[in-house]
Amino acid sequence: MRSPYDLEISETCHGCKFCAERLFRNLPASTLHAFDAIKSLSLYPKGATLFVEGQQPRGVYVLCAGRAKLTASSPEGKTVIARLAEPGEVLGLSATISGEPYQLTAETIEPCQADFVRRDDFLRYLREQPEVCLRVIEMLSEILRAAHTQIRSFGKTNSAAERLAGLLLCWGERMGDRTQEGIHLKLPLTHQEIAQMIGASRETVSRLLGELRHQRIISLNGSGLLIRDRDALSSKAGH
Amino acid sequence: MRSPYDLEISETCHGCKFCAERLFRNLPASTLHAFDAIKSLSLYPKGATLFVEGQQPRGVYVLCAGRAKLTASSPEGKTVIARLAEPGEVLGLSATISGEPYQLTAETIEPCQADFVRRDDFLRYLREQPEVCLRVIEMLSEILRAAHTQIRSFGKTNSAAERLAGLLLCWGERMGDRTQEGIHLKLPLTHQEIAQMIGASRETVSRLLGELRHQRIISLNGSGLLIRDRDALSSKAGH
DNA sequence: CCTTCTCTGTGACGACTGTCACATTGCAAC
DNA sequence: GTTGCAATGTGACAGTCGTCACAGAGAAGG
Repeated sequence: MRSPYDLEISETCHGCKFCAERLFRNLPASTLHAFDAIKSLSLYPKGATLFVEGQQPRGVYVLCAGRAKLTASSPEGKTVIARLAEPGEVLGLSATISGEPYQLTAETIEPCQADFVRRDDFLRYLREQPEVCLRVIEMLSEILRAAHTQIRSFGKTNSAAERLAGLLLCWGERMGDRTQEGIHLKLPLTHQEIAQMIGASRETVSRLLGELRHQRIISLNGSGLLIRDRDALSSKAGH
Repeated sequence: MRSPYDLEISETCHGCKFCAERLFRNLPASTLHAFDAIKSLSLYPKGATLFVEGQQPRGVYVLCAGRAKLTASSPEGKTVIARLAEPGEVLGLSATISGEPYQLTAETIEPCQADFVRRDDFLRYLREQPEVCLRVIEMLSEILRAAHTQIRSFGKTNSAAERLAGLLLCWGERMGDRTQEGIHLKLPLTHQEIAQMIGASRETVSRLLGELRHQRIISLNGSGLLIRDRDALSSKAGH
């Protein structure tokens, strides 16, 4: 298999297309240069922890490549996955801005490349670059919308089956390949982790996936998933 | 009873202490004047709808007085309350910024006074007032943190009893009066609505409140609630 | 190939809680 | 007061889903 560090490395975010599309969309080169001056680039293997819930905020991580999961745990060890972060996202934003402790834990689920920016540097950067503020506002809005979507789906009276169907559809949109057979995608998480995303137990996820397979709505082989009947899945999701 | 319009009216947000503390904290008078030029003040009775989920975003509402609930409904009529908004909050922010439809419905639960700002005016205002951008970023962060708290509490495996206890504690903090008997507060929502906040049925909320009363952890008369044993409530909430 | 660990599939069982049904209370308008 | 409607209290019952227990399946490293 690929080494954990087997990634293309781009030394500046000039060459990082995801950052260019999000944090720096339509911004002048000077803004990027100012960013280069305060960021430090790091590589992380799969399973690395960027920051932990409850820590004082050191700063933000701009995810350039790879994906991470953002989780919250209760004292008794119950864990919820708030969302998956994709390349281009800024992690630790709300803690860094408010100065409150990180509220979530960020852990890579793939080999990742991320820029770290210290809190005081980042706050100064925002004050000096009003244009970036607008981008940050847009990104926060987007994250907030995703959070609301999740809250809505939890609005009980929604069954675990509905939430799972909704999640698979969402993944199909975000990272699926459409073919004539259906939508192919690779499950980025284990059943255990999927359970933590939809507020269910691992066993329930296994059973629900098995059920969808028997109904020929999906096929599974290993972590490969094929959505054969998008409409059926959609109706299960209650949309 | 009070008339729905029985509110003190301040014609500008110079005199609105909540806005002054949040959106305009530490900002020069010129910034406030620019805001006055684009806002329009309105009064709303209890039960008024500011905007509805799915509508194209017209702009933001800055809540000056009174509280509102923000809800999301599924096609089948199941409703979730995402949060309660207090004076000083800006409603409709994420939709106005992203240009996507309002994701939530805002409905007053008390007589309210709110400033409306049209979308294009608001976006221009943000571009011209970098300081306000920082305030908006802070407010979005705060809302996002609240959303994450809610997502965490839904991380199933949490029972309805835990979520209710957590909600009552939260309300005790935010709007309770501490006395020697305990923490007094007025329930801002009906059982039905509380149920929609914690993802449970109305009957479950009634039963759980009854149970807490029998255990002498709380007392109820009408919509008045007294938290007699904060610690017991806290342990029920799993904190 | 063998070992070990994690991940996945499945059965049994019980608790929580949603739903339905109805009684009761409270409040507001007339 | 009284009429009407919304909000609340409570019982019965069924379904979902969490938990426990264990078996098989894969993957990684020797």
